[in-house]
Amino acid sequence: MKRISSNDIARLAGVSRSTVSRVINGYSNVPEETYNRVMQIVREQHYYPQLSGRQLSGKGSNTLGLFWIGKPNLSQALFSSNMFMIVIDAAAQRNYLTLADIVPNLSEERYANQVRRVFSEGRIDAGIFIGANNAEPLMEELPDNGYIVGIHDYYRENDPQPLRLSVNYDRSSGEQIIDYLYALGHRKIAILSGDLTHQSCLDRHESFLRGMTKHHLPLRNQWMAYGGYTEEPAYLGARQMLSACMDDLPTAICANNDSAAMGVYQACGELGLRIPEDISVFGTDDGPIAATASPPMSTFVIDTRKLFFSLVNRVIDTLEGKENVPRTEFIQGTLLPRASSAPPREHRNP
Amino acid sequence: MKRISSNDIARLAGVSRSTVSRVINGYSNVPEETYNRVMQIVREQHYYPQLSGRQLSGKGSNTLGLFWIGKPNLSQALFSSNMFMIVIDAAAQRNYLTLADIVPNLSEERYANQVRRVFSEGRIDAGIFIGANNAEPLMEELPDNGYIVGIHDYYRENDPQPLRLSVNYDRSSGEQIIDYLYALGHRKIAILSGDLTHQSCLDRHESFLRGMTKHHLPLRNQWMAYGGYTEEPAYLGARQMLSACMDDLPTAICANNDSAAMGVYQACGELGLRIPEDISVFGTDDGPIAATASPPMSTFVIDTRKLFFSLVNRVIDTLEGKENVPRTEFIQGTLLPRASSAPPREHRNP
DNA sequence: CTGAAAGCGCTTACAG
DNA sequence: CTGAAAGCGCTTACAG
Repeated sequence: MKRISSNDIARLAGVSRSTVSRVINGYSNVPEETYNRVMQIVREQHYYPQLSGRQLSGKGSNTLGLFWIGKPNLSQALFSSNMFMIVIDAAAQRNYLTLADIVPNLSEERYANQVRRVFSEGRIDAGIFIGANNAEPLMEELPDNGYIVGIHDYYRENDPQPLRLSVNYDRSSGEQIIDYLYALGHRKIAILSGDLTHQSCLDRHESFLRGMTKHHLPLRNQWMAYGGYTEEPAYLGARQMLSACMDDLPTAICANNDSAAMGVYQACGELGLRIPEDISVFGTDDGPIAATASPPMSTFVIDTRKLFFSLVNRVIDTLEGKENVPRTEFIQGTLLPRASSAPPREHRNP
Repeated sequence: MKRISSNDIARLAGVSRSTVSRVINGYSNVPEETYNRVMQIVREQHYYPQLSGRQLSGKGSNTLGLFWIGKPNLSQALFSSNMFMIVIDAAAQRNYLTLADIVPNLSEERYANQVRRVFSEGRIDAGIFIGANNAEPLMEELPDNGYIVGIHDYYRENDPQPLRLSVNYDRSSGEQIIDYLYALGHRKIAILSGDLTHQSCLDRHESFLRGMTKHHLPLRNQWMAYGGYTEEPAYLGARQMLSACMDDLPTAICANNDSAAMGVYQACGELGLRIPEDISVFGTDDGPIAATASPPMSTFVIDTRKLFFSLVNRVIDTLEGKENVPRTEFIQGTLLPRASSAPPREHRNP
């Protein structure tokens, strides 16, 4: 497979390689007649300059890295897969390709090196990170070495590093959910939190607490538990929490996200608790499983597409030298009650 | 961001660039002492050779292209997202990175060029295609130009082109499903077919027909319809088919895949048909929505992971010069009845 | 407006 | 065992 080179095009068009290059790169100092002659041959031959040559003479790769931090497991994959599609799509709309990489964790040196390598080899112009926790040293190192990173769900106050961008989730989701449940008549509300080293889990947790406090609702230890952010640990957390307080059950339970809420569904099913008759359940995210869950899940809608478009666009803006690009953005969401939430038993009409 | 080069490493180690290169590439003619000295500096400095330099001197990119042919829409995305993860994972296990690209269709020249470009620029060593139909000219052109392609769900008898590999779905799924429904007592079975330009849709369709014929079941036009392979067209197809024969309904309906079966669920819901009391429904694939559907969906399990690992591994084998790599593989699946199928009314105990 | 030449960072025959 | 040199395919000052 002998590839065609700029030399071949130059020969066919009767010009020098320099001119071919000028045409390809759309420089202004080429007469229209020459431009057309060269372009016609370029198109006929399906000629696209080798990236390696371009890069070696100083051009970028026009590629974004997409680093998925975590095991490629299914429950996450369900939600994540959309994220992949969306990032690829967002990048494509700015004429960037996406190099995807799954990295089990960043604390092991070999995996951190896997990421460093992709940057160092010059494969990408910037990297998007999904699943990095908020204290990840690599998220310091990379921008400090001059690499642009865009981090999903990562926050630091007044970040001085202009090469580190991020996108964050609505910080009022918990409060809005509690407000709603309170209005329905709920007073005994349980909270199943996620991994608090992730910014959104922390934000949601704090937001739930603010909501509870605002309405003077009791924050009881036995109604607060850890549920991770996938179905399995949430199921275990919910099951343990609920079975430990069967004599004084909460009337509603708020999970860190939809997958976790599915774990709650499962735990409730096993304990014979009907949703929403015996207990209301809330997720957060409005991921692909919420609407088709049985019963349909009350949740808080986050527009994942908007979220990643914000991140990708700001990363590319930075890459292309735009000034004063906002370091982060909080994507506002909206409450979406469905059948999994209802007034608690004592408030219902007989 | 000044990157470190092999020159820097050479200087620090007191050797020439040639030697650094030999060490990096693990050549045998380097004394252990030299090897260790150079490697230590390489590791200290987190040095990874620039890909563009390597490629220009003849090395590959160690990258697989992943082309998703189709709109990045959600219903497909649900199933596809896992495919992305799996391909990336399979490639990673062979030390390849994955460059992902979404291509709306291949019949428009500009989109075909988008694919040609990725190959021509030398970004990838081979391409994996998901969603290409069985008559796609680009699937001729690329291997004829020396590029290796691995195509999901694509088949041609005795393909002479060694650079074109594929992976296919179990061809007996339909027959197995009909066998099962027949054994339950069903005699009036409807079939909702997919887009027959896709190999698996055609195979499944034919397999259903074989099953029907084998058991001498009637193939009535009003019980056969087109349902595409996503939820929306399947819903429309099922709704139209069912509402046109309300006086003589089938007792079971087989969809081309799980998403399509979800469309059938929706149509049944709107027409007041209970699953499985009034009608049994079968999907195919055991994708992420089947188990959590309500009622849980009877389907035919295909191990998507196994499927893509087969494809990716054979593509990389071919790339690395292995001989007699099988051109295609049919991945066997297994029947998985769940609550959406049951004996038809007249066969049930009162 | 355009060509000849330098240079980007590698690898690899080649020579020793 | 190892270094100097050529060459891969581009782009871009530079000179004209």
